[in-house]
Amino acid sequence: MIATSITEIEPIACFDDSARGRLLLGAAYLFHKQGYAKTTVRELANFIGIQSGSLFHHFKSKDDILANVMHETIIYNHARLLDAINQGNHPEQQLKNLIKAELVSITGDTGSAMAVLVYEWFALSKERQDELLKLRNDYENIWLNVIEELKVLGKIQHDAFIWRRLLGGAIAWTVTWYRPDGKISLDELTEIVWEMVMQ
Amino acid sequence: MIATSITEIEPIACFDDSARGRLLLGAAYLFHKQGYAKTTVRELANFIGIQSGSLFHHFKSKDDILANVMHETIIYNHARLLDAINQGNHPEQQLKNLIKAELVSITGDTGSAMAVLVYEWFALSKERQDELLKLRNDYENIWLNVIEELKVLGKIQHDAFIWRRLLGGAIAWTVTWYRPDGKISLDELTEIVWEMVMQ
Amino acid sequence: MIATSITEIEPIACFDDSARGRLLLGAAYLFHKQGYAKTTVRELANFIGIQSGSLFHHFKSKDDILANVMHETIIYNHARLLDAINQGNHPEQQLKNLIKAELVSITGDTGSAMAVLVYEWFALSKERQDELLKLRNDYENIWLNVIEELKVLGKIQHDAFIWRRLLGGAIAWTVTWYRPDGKISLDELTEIVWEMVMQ
Amino acid sequence: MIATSITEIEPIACFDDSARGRLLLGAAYLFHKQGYAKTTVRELANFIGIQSGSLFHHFKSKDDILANVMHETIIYNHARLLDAINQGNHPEQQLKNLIKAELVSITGDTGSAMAVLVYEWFALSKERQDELLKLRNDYENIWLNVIEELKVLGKIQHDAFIWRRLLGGAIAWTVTWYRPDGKISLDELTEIVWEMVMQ
DNA sequence: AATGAATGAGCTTTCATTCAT
DNA sequence: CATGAATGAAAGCTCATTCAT
Repeated sequence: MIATSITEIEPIACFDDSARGRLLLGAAYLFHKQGYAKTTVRELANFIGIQSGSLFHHFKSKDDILANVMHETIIYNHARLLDAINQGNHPEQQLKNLIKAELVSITGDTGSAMAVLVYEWFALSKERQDELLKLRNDYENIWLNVIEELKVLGKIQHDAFIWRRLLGGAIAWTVTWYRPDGKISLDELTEIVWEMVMQ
Repeated sequence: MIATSITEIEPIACFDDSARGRLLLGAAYLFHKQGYAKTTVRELANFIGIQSGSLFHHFKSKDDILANVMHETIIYNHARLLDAINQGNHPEQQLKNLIKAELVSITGDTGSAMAVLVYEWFALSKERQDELLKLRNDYENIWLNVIEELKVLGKIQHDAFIWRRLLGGAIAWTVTWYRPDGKISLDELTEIVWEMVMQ
Repeated sequence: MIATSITEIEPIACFDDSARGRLLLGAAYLFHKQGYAKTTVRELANFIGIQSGSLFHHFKSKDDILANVMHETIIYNHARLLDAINQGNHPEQQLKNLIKAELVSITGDTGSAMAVLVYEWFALSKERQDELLKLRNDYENIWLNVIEELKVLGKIQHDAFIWRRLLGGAIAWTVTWYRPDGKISLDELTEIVWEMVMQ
Repeated sequence: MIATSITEIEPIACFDDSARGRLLLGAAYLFHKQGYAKTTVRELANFIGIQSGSLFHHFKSKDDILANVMHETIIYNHARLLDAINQGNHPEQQLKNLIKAELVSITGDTGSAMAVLVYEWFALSKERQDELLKLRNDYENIWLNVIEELKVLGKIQHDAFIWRRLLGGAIAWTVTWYRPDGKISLDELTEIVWEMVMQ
């Protein structure tokens, strides 16, 4: 059920094939499957095929590993959002693209890393949270800009911030139930979400 | 910022004033504020004003405490849902009541316990997860029954299960951002959610 | 040669027979015989017949154990100095009593603890050093007061501080060579030291 | 306060400007300032501007570095003692010269290395201790010969060995309090020590 | 029930040392 | 000779749990 070696799992685009990248890939996988607290550094080291001491050549603490998984994930998906708005010039189309992009983040290859970002946020030290919060704001601003435009066009009635939070929650929550190999495709899901919030 | 004694925090309706109830109340508070893994049993004991060894007269393990917090919370909020559907006989009204009820669960007194239920799910042992899953199903079925009725009435187009998951995510996510003492009231929020998904 | 259990070593008056006292006794012995850095907490625990984790019920860190060995030692020998000056009212007699008392501290039962105080001073954290420095000053002032009186009487020509440091060094150094069961008795050694510095 | 690079510290005469010499110089400095146990080989390597792996081309272990610092120091100061007795032919003058020479060792450029020799003696492996003990005996014999001559002349009453130990302690202890840039000069200190023990 | 000292397995992290390049 | 990633044994410390009182 659960993989025992990094060779058995799918690569994630935001982590390259370096020692560091493999480490983050394995960390994202294990932190997702078992939780950060239940994953020991020995287990992680063993999973990626190195000795536990070697972890600390790449990262200075377990917390540092978690922070880096999250950091790379935000950076990568930030770029994905930018792509999304660039592939459409009408705000309505851009919103649909954003929905699709975020669903891909959560249910595609970066899914485990995104789940870690959501579920293990409080496992992170306060200092690291503050650092990442800045990046998260940049990410959210992409959404808010598009939503504001839709408000101006009269397509959305409510406060942009609240509207985004509700939509974001619906999307984030898919991590708990959506399976890419299940009954509905990602495009269908995108369509459903879209129709639900834009009528 | 963070309370240091149980006397400083608000009671939660689903935990009575017995030793056991105070223990669960303190656990819900600390597990929410600091996470289950970061909360030690010593800390919890100290928080409610007993010695760490005494905890184990009430619960047989730390895992058991977590499971009980979750169990009481589900039971209590299950009852709240039943109230909600009983206070309206049209499915549309019932849905609105359910939305309000679940928002109250999450942003009201049981908020910390609900957050624990969501965020610490994977900290729970597999056996306990399975037990609670049955209760969760009962809870979800209340929602699904109402949604199915709305589908029959043509008010909702999509699959009931998916529709509930998306709505549930939007509501659950409020734990991360909604403050009862903030700009909008719970009734306003209920209205926004309702309009968002029912057009 | 080296003891393997606390039952094999002599008690030290400044550590009582409580769990805490036995722990400090064992620590003084091992820190002296092997050095603080080379003594592991496991070894210390094993030496006094408890589990390694139990150490941390009595002291919050290894550094804390070292600091307490030193603290108790200073307190105890401070009292010994006070006794010494009270058992003589002429400064010359008092000085001889102080020399004897300090030699007893270093070569008697508290010898290992005194050696730790001298040799492991830099193993102690800066904060703990500062705390103990205050106690050390009180201790030194007992000496300086007597020496100042001797200066007034014309028995000593040089600066009291420097004079004490040189004498203190000669006495402290006995830890490296004097054996109570060797050729000369402690009274004889006291006499030699006395004659050397007072002519 | 504490130097971060070998370029910031004074050279020591017994260590030349080769890679090996710089390494010993840095080791003497860091072992003195922080203690042997608290100084990591990485830190030492970094201090002298090489990589940690490169240390082991010059010395086969950390213990080996410590032993060599001590060895060179003893050899060098042994030569200094020989100089001292050669610059005076009356034993009384020779003794004064020896006192001055040893004070120079401890408070002059070789001070840190001498402090390491005293304070880190027990950090050294038993085998290395035994090797160095022979050199230390040669060193001590220079002192003892002069003292024996003074005894024959009736200038000293007590056992030569004990007398030397007490004097040696007084001198060694200066490492803990004497500052060359303080109130009294080394010549004055020499005079005080001399007068204290020779009346 | 309550206590709190003791347990002991297991955690994260350190660091001297090795070795392929 | 120099590098620096990798090693792996061992360190200090944590903490849920037990149990005699």
